[in-house]
Amino acid sequence: MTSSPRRSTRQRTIVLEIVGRAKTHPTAEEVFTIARKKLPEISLATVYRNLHLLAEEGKIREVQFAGGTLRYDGMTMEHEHFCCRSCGMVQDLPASIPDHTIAALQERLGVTLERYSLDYYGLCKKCKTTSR
Amino acid sequence: MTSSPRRSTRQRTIVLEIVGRAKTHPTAEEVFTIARKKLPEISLATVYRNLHLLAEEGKIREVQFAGGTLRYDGMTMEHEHFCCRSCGMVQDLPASIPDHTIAALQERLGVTLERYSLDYYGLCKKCKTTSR
DNA sequence: CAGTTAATAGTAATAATTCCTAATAATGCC
DNA sequence: GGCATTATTAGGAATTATTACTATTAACTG
Repeated sequence: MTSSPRRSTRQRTIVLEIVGRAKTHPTAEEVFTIARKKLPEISLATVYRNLHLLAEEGKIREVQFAGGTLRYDGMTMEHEHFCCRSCGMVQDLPASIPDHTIAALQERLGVTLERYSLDYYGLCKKCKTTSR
Repeated sequence: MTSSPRRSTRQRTIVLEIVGRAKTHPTAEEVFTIARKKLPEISLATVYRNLHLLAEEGKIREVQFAGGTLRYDGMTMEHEHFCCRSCGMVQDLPASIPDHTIAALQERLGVTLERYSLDYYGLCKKCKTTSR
């Protein structure tokens, strides 16, 4: 069975653009709201479908913090996150786990490691004085 | 406002027991099914409520893999996970990030770090020959 | 430019979780 | 032990997040 070619639609382009440009890590709903401004007739289901497709193609990433709803990240390079448990602010951090550490773990477990997800939780600069 | 004392109920005890004993990382629904065997009248909402309470008290942990539904982990010590993307098998791994690394990061970001969540994804021993 | 069919809009359906309310039962006090 | 207080529960309704469905539209191919 030959796979049918993927078409390039305005909807798909806009969804990718929005996630790529976003500094936050938007939810599907948030992407939808922004998309509507450019393409008022776009539907929520289309946004969901394209977010999945784009994630599958590796053009964006799915992320999720502390049991919240799924979010999308335009930064496709391997990286990590810090997430404030009080205000929800999320900061991107560079990847920190060395290749050789991953290789060693892979060896030790007898598995194939493809990616990892590392999220730090705590209080951000602002919240650490306010909250407790 | 003084906080009212927490009561010890059969429902709460059973939920904690189930998660504590589980080798898998069960969902609320799975905990509910098991709990019904011991306490047929327990309700799903009660299971959800107690899972949250217990997680808040640090007696169990909430975990979530690759956008799946929330799961619960009886292992309360800091630890990490390997998750097979094919069969879904999850393996606990010891914590690997040194305290001084966390301290340094905390310093660098100017935040308070309280915990982290590190999950590796890939193919387990069995699936790496079968899947692709 | 016409045919093929991937993709879409809009909405219904499902899944996961939370909310609500009257009834129950754990705790503290006598 | 008996009683009052009120945290907790059962059960179901409501909500939220996501997916499925279907007729229609619009990319692509030749």
